[in-house]
Amino acid sequence: MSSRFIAHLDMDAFYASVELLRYPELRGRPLVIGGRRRGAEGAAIRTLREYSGRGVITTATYEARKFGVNSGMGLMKAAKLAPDALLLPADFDEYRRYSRLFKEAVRAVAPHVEDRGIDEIYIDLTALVLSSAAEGAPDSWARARVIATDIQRAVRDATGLSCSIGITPNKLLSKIASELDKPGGLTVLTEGDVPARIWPLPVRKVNGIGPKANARLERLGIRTIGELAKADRALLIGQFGTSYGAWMHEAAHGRDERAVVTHSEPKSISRETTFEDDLHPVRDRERLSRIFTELCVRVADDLKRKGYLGKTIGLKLRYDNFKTVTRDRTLDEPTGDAAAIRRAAGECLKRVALDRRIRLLGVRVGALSKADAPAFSRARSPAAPAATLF
DNA sequence: TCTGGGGTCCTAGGACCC
DNA sequence: TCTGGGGTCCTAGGACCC
Repeated sequence: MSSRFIAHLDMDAFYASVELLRYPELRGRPLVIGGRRRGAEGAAIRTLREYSGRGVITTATYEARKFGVNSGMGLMKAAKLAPDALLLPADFDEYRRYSRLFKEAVRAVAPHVEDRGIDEIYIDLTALVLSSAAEGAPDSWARARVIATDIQRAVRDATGLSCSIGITPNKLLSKIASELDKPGGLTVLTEGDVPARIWPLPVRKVNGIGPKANARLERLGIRTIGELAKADRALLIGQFGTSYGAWMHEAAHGRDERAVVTHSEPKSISRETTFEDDLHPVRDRERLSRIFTELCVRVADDLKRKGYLGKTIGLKLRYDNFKTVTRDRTLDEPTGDAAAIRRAAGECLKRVALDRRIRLLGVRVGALSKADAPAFSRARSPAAPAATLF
């Protein structure tokens, strides 16, 4: 494959930065987003010290990160590290609004965009770079840099927010590169930069190597991406399996052929909730039942709003010891009906042990099909009408 | 003081069919 | 009486990501 110009764009401390547009007076102070919205006093800005209850940090500003807090950390633990950091509950509707704004702004400059969630995207700049090179740009990597600067300006003009961009020949390297100079950075790497810029980094920086694989690699004496690249391929395959082991080795060498995918259909839609206090399956039966039904109604609303039906109904349950179990059941016909979802999920519930307190309850609908798809294309039911042209 | 909510992908065994 | 291989669907769990 001829060389590509792939960008990864990552919004800087996205949720917190959106909040700072609303509360500019908080700029420069350590700020953390997370936890539940409170009732009447919801608007009051509190410090971490005042918080009690379950919840994790979704975003911390760079000022807050200096105290050692970061996304994913429990709020009670974060409060020990940074008791005076300010805490705001997440406002996802607002973040989604800004997400649409920044993505529109990027697409106006470079249309080949892959969505990777609310605050990041991949962009294939190859066509843009090559067409401008024909106009006489001397160095295509320099031209890619110019386009990225245009994108950063467009995002700032549309939202007031900053982002970091990495540009390399593939998604894997760009994802790493965008992180190298945050916030507001622009990092361009070619294959030749891999030994100097990528190999010294910890393996955990590779998208796809998580905490489990990291710990196992560490036990093998492999800490950096360079050590992973030098590791015996057969050893990695023996340890991690043919597929994952071989992939790891390729990744460590900076090799990745995945395309930038501009459109994809959802595979499942779900709703789940963690209770403020663990609930007892018998004593809190009525409350659990009410929450259960509510989750089904919300999933049904989501399906309807997005225009999907689903055939596989799933239940998720997390016990007080954090052990999680799932059950699912595939129906004969896809449904979007809350009562039908509730019935199927209720059957799933009969197949799990209810012998300890419950921390989380969730409902999922998978095997999705478009709600407006003609019945005969998804149902093999003999009742489905035959297609007639006239 | 433990650990949110929304997803995707992979693996692996068993059923069932040809 | 013992022995096939391939393909697809279903289910459960787990790793990982944002």
